[in-house]
Amino acid sequence: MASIHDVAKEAGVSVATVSKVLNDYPDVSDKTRKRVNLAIEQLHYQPNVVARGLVKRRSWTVGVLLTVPFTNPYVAELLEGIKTALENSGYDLVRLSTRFDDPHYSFIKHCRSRNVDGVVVFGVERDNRSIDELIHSDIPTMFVDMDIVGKRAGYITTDNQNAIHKGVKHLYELGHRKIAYISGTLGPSIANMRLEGYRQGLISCGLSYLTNYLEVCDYTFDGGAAAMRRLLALKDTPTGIVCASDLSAFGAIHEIEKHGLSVPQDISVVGFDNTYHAQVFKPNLTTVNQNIYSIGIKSIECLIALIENRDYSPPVIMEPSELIVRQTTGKAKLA
Amino acid sequence: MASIHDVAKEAGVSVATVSKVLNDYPDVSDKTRKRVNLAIEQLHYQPNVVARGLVKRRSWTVGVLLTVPFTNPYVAELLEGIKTALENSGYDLVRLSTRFDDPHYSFIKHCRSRNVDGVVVFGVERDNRSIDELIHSDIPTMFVDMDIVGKRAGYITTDNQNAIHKGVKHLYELGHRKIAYISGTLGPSIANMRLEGYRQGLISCGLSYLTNYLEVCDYTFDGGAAAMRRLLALKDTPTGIVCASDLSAFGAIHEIEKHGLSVPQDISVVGFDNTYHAQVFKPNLTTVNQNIYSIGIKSIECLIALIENRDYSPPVIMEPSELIVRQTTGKAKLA
DNA sequence: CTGAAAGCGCTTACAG
DNA sequence: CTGAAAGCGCTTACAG
Repeated sequence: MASIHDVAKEAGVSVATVSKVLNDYPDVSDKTRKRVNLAIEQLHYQPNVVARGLVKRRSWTVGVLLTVPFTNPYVAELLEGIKTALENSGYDLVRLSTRFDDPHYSFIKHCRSRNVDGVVVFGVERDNRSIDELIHSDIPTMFVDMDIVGKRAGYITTDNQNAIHKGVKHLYELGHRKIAYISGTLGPSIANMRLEGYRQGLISCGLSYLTNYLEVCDYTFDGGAAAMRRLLALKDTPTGIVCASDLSAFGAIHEIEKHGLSVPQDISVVGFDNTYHAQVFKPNLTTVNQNIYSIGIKSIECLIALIENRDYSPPVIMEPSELIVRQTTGKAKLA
Repeated sequence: MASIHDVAKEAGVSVATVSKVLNDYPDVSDKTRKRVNLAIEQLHYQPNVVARGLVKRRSWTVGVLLTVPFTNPYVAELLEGIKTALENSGYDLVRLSTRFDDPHYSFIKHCRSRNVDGVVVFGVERDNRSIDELIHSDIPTMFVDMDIVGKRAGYITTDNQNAIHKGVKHLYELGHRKIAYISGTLGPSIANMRLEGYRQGLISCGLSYLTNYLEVCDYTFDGGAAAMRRLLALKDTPTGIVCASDLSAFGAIHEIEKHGLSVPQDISVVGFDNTYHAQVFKPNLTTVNQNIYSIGIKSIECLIALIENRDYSPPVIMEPSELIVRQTTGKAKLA
């Protein structure tokens, strides 16, 4: 690879001058600028971003902290948004190889060692030790789906409460009065916000909150199926089910069909996420669309703003959601 | 962040000496080694890998070239393997932000600019211009699922032909004699190798190859459904279907059920990939397991071998596959 | 408008 | 065993 010295020699100028044309400094004569550009062309010169980063204390690199698997459809879709937002930004994405089993490992130090300019975090347990380090550091950070702020850290998440609320209301408008909720594991604020959406949804529809209509599972297909099994065992079976994920909704549907009932003729089901399964697998799922892709995009836009502007205050963004009606919800049967 | 100078001053030695203990040089007295390590502890010093990389012309970074979406389940699983293999290797993964719409963009230059030590490529069109650049460059490269070799480039793929062969044989052993194949788009060598597996499978079972039992689709759910629709319209409907992807198999199953038939009572279906849908969605899919995760792991192991050993000749690896029998295949009905 | 010099945080012959 | 010096490929005051 040609270096800046080679270009300087070829163009008959100093490296300082080459650097100036590289960085669009105005105080270079047109003539030398042309000569330098010619030399760059001829030598196929490409500046070494690592060397540049060393002096500018920048790397034009965004680190990602995630511990859940890439196979998680939510994660995959988020990454897709992140990738797209990065495409023309001049930044590359680096997935730091974390070693949390090693007690000496420090994510922050890893970031510093790599001169990472900012970090986007998602799919990480709330109690991961890196999170506190990040909050108190001066490394620009965007959390996704965790309501955490710090000196230079903001977050972005779906408006979870409203989202579930919409699902409940949709079922109510179809005539359903017995509406159950299959929640994800309670604890993380996301899950609690969604549960609150279920409660508020019932209240605003004038329905009462029955504890045996609340089931909890781990967001999986099998978890959704098991939860549905318990709901079907109730004397007073619900006719409308709101789920906290698409996967658990598919599990619930499978269980319903296994019991000889059909969706949506007997029971309506609403999912959550609108991952690509929702439109790919059959029946196509009525679900609340989290704008995951768009969340991915915005997380990067915010992160870059934080990186490039010291005075940018850490953003907190609630992304709206919308209900997408497909094939799994229908009018309630008349009792 | 403390630099190597700070450590040197704290320990009362030269930076050269600090560097030596950092790199485990033997010619350092125990006493100074201890002093230096103490200073490192106290200052929470972490060497700057970027600076080190500048002089060693290394980055301890592996670049990834992929253009298909992260939401592709094959891609997600591969990345999971890659991530795992990288975890304790000392390398981080960087997803280069490619700009192929820009005619001046060069992936190779991008790699050089970032001092990337090696590249793993998958999910890229065969005619992507970077591929040829890569083959002729001295950048260690591993291609996944593309049979391409170069000066310092090898590849790893599933033994596709044998894999499909196994699916055909499985159906034959269950008594099926009318076995159709729903292929993926022909052209890429992967698809052709699989088709050849179908042909050979038929031959070794003493069955003849009927062109109307060959359908082609784009690996998707809808594509599989459409292909199945055409097969069901035949006078002599096949009783066993081998598909080139799990998704198209699910599409086929959906179509079969839509026609009032059931799987596997009326028609048996074999998928390909064993992505996590296969065990999550119902009916659980009989499918050929591509060891995608393991391919991901090995691709990185080979890549690191190529990086760290100039004389390592580019590996070509055919990963074995195995048939996983679940719920979608059964004995052929007696005619 | 141009370039010599110092410096970013490291490593590595080399001399002592 | 230890350290001064040069250098990796850049950028940036600063002097001219």
